[in-house]
Amino acid sequence: MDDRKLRILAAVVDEYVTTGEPVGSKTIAALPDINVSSATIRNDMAVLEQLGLLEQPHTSAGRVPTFQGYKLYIEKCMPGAVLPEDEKQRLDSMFAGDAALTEDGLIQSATSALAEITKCAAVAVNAMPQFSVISKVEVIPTGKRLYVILLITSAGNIKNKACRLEFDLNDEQLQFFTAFLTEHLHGVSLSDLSPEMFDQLVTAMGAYMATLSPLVQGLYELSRDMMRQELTVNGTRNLLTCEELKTQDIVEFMENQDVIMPILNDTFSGIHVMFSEDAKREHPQQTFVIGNSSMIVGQYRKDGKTAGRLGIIGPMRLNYAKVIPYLEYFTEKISNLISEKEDDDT
Amino acid sequence: MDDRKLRILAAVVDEYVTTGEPVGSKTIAALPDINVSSATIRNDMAVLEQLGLLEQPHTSAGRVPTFQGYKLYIEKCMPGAVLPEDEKQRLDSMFAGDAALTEDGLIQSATSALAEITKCAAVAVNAMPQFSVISKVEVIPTGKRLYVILLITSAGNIKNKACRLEFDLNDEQLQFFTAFLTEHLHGVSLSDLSPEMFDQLVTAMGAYMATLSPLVQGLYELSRDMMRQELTVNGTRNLLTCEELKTQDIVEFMENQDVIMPILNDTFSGIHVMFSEDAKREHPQQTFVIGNSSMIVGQYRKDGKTAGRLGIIGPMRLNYAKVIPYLEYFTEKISNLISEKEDDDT
DNA sequence: ATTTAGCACTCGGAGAGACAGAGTGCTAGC
DNA sequence: GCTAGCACTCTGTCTCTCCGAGTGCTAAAT
Repeated sequence: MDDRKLRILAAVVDEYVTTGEPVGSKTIAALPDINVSSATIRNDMAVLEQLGLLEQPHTSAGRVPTFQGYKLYIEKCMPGAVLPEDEKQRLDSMFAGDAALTEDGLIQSATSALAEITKCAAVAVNAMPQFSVISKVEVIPTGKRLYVILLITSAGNIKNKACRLEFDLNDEQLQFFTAFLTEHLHGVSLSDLSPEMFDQLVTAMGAYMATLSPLVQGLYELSRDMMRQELTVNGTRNLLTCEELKTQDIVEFMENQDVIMPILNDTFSGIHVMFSEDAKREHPQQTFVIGNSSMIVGQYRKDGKTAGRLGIIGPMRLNYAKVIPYLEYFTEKISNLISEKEDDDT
Repeated sequence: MDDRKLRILAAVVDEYVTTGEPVGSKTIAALPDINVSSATIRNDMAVLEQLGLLEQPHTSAGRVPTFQGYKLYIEKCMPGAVLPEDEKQRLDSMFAGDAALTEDGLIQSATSALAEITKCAAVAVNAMPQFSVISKVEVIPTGKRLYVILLITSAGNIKNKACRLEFDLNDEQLQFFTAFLTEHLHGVSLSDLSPEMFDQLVTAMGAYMATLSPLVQGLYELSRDMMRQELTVNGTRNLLTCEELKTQDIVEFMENQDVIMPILNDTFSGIHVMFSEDAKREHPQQTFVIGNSSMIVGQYRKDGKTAGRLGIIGPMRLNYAKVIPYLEYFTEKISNLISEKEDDDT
């Protein structure tokens, strides 16, 4: 694979990404940094096609990169751009204010900004919420026989759930129950909460239990709910304007976003680009992927450990050189902000 | 407007709604309850066209109802169907469980069920949250200098917000502050919370205020947040499969759903059908409506007073006779469930 | 006074054929 | 090993024609 062929591949990708039209040998010959004739380029392109890096929609059309072509491009030819300083500042300003206080807020800001900038869908999952620890449990009466359970974890997640009891509790009972829960659950990690553990709680409580079991049940469901990885998707609508993606596929994805979870969780470190072809091969059990799409995934970290993933879903024909630096910057930014918060805590 | 013409109009609407094709005189003549020849029908159709109730896409095509045609149909000709008993039971079962405990849950269940059944988008707004009353204020420490404010209203709404302080509070300060807030805010209606009121709080507190102002500020923002009418939209994706709606319009709507708020709030009682033509005329300041769409809106009530609105957005070519009974049933159901909850409370 | 049968007319959509243009592969020469 | 030139291929577009569905009108029938 000689250098000129790589340059031609890069030129085809760059050109195709911006115009969306198959690119011919003449177009490439006209580029300033290519100093050979169109005929030479035609020969090289024929070789690149043999190698499975380019393809022709039909005999008399120009060439289009295959997903393997994109892969090689990203690996070998892509200019490793860094965001200009003023752009970084613009992005930083998006994270000012309240949003930066919680991981949820950060994820929301980051995905919506990414979606906006890249005109793609942006996705995020938080990893391993099961290792966070209960920092507060509270039961709050909100109406006749109606109670809200409030659960807060060390990671700053807050969830609540409404429960209806058979009988009403008086203040004393409520205080006793709250104290009881706090005593037994404070500092316990979510992953340690099991039905067995709740059974123990029930026996420990004894007499009260007849009336309070819906609350304990609700608490358990709430903890399950908090343990679930949360998928955030933003800007799916942007995909509707790409002609190379089928509307049908996008709608199906909207209806069933969870299918991408296993694919997202697949990446281990660094930025990883995956095409729908890869996804189909590596996740054959997955009934569905958006055809002609690509997914770029990075990790954000908390104190050095992967704490979640941030990614972009777009058409395969995507300006990777532009998009990847943004994704890198955002993952870095989130990592810093959530680790900083942790520092404050200790 | 003689009876036969109405029957023909109804036939055109029914036929067009199911097939999506312009309907010709022969098709109608073949219907069992029409006993005149196609020529007669042609004459009548020409009259209906003169009246602006039907139109022809082009000279040699069949007729299609205009929005005025639909209007007359809904008003005069539509069979007033009632849902069969077993269907009602199926819907009722959707409202079992936790969802029925909060108004939010009900709205979520109802809109997603409506969207599913009608294959349209379902929307809801709650009305007048500003008249609900604060039933609980709590400040909960969740990290170093990091606090969560929790606000619960009599209507059962729960919201929280994270705040960062300059300094940390000790337990005593926290208790004092919480007690202070409860004393001054418990039972106060959201609409009475004004910046002035918070100014008074600030002066009443005196010394503490330097450190606590972010919390008071956060509380104010939280109350504003709770007062906002909340728009719930479900199933917008269903609209993408209607060819008569422009994808462009739908995407624009997804990006800016709030535009329908004033239109929703327009209806006063009963079921109301509004077409995009109407909306354009009556809300000229509104920059955008989905072309060729219709919106059907009903109210749900709490103890007799309108407590919110539930609606369907779909193409103008919609099976109104099927959809409207569902909407009626859901508004009735929600009214009963939230009023029942209220009964429990008192 | 309506209703019906018959007929000429209109228009859109599908299909066939022609044509221009872009791009290729190949060959022969530099 | 590169380039110029040329024949070839394929698509998209344009035009033309034809078919069929549906209408409006007129004259006859009820």
